[in-house]
Amino acid sequence: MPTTLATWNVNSLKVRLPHLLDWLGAHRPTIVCLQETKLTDDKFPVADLEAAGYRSVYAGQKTYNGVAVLLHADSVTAPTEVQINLPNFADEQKRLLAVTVGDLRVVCGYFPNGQAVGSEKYEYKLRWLESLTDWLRGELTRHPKLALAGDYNIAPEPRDVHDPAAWEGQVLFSEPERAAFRGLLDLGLKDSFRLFEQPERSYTWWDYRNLAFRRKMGLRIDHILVTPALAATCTGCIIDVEPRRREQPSDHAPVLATFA
DNA sequence: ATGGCATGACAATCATGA
Repeated sequence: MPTTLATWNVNSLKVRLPHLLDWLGAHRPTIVCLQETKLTDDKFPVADLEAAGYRSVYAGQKTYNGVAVLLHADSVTAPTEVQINLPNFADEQKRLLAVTVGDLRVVCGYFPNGQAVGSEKYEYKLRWLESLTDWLRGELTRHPKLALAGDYNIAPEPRDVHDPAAWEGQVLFSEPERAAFRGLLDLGLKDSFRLFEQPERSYTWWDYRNLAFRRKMGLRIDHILVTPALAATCTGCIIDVEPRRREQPSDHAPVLATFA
């Protein structure tokens, strides 16, 4: 039975719940990492997701951020070792949720946006990335099969940006951010999307403005990084742009990786 | 052209996103 791991920044789970339920029904992914749920825990749609066959683990807050991991109840055992936020980075913002499912460690992250290079939020982003990298070093010693899935808010390479010359040095595509991404690869993690031949202009986010999606003006900022032991069993990784075509879409598309 | 669009909190605009 193959395992499918997906990540999707839904930009408000309240608004996007119908899209999510349709998408879960169509793809039946085993594990789904969600970002920007923008819901306090008392508002999380546990019952709707349970009716769809999914167990929910979630860590949210009012208005901003919020992460969740959905587990297909028939496919995987109950999660253990639930970790909310980085233990080495004090933070009011709910941006990280890690769970262990069988021998798989799943880390769901909503990385800081950074707003603008040089801003306070940019410095916060870089510090958050440094803490994430430090914390992962320890996690990796205990979990040979680990996936780091989420909205990284980093386009790692020029081919991940529709106009790399215009974006060079801007937030999401500045050298310090790309260096932090390489720091994650230096831990031994592999970008599951790049394990396979992919179409030109593959992106996961498009601005709501200026018909950016239709004009293919996007960035690939949502990723699923995996350890070598997981990469060895990875049979595919795709970006599903279909939900982005719908009415009232999230500005992000889901990414799905499949494992034998 | 620092706009454009979307979401949430809040009750007219404003913070934030990427």
